[in-house]
Amino acid sequence: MGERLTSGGERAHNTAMMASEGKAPRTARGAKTMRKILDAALLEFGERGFNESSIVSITSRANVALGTFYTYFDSKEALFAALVQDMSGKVRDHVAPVFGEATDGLDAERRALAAYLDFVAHHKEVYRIIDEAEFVDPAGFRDHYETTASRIAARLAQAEQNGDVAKADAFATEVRAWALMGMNVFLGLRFGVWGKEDPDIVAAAASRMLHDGLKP
Amino acid sequence: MGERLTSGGERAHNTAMMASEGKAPRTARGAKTMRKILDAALLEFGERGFNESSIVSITSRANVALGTFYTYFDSKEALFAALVQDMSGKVRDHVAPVFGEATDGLDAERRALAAYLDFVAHHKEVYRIIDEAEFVDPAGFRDHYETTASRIAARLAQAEQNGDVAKADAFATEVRAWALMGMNVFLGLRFGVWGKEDPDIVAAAASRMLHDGLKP
DNA sequence: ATGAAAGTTGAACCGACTTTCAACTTATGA
DNA sequence: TCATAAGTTGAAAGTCGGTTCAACTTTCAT
Repeated sequence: MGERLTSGGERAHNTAMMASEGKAPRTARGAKTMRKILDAALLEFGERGFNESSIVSITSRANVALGTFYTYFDSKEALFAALVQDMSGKVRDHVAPVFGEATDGLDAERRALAAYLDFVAHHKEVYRIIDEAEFVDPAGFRDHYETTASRIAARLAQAEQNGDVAKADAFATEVRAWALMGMNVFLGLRFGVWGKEDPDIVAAAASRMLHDGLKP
Repeated sequence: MGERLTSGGERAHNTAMMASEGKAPRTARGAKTMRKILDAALLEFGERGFNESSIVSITSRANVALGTFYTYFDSKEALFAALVQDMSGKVRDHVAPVFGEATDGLDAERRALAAYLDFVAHHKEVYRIIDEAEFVDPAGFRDHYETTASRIAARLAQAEQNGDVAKADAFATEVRAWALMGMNVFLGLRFGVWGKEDPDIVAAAASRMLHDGLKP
């Protein structure tokens, strides 16, 4: 048999290693095959959406037999769910580095938005899959946004401590976080997925509004 | 035959009167049947989502025969598209009245958000259908949001004229409009669909942020 | 009254897709 | 070397739901 990949006991969100309960690949060969399926699925779901996508087409793109699919995933839905976790991580990983370069709390959010806009412009499939998760994998969808909102709220709370942003109670901070996130997502749709404006310009405009407010 | 309903020449978005090309009901009896199907579809799609919904189930809820469906709609997708237009109008109609009561441009947006939060809390199906349109009826989805964004942008531009909000060029105004809209939608998801917080409290917190900005 | 347009019915057709499975291949630990 | 676990294969089963259609009913203008 192939070499052991893990010593067992991996976390539920150990992405590509735990697609469906008890179906984790046990050799490097299996892991590679599973990765091929995941990659093909990203393309297929991104292009056609969940409904129009078929397992036949996905396995065909991945150059594996139809039956192989069920070695790693319980169902089409389980595959999608695995992909959602995977993509949620990809977005996070693409945005995370900017926080190191930020001069203050608000600058951090501006950079995060710019990075996000850049990411969705180059990965419309990812945007689409996360959005479609609302219907195909509601738990994964909710998890993604609640986690993201928590991170934003934590950053805002820290920035409040630092005196970078105006003080607010926990509730107002949560409202701010969801407002920021929604703003980012919709600017991503309009100026990343549909349009192709310079991320920095858009982020600058949004950031200015956020910094100074709308009052004259 | 039944009495004539229209003199012809209605617009494409004359909702329930023009579901699929050449399938408009020609009598009051037909209009009623079509309405029953639309109402049943709202429930069905809202509960189960597009994929899990079936025409059999929809016509069954509506108490009409399966075949009747095809008298008014070309397909399941066409039904969904008709519903999207219908719902887009419902949201607009529910929010519109608040603008009369607003004291200024920013107050108008605060009231609009509160009204929207209240609406989605009581009509989760509508929220869900518009979201799912991204995949089932992309054109309708885009139309809904571009129209909504244009309305917001127009209000902002007017408020700028009135000196209620800070001046901005056309591009920044569009960014602001999409940012506002995204904020509203996500606050609707978090505090209307998932949670049940008082719309006025949430809208007040968001409005404060929007008015004064985040700077200390 | 009557005929023709409008509307209604539901069984049956049809194609498509997910999922299963038993045979086969590959890789490796002992 | 060879026994064994892991992985792969693809034909076929089984299911399901959208769509069609020809017969039937209702309504109303004349």
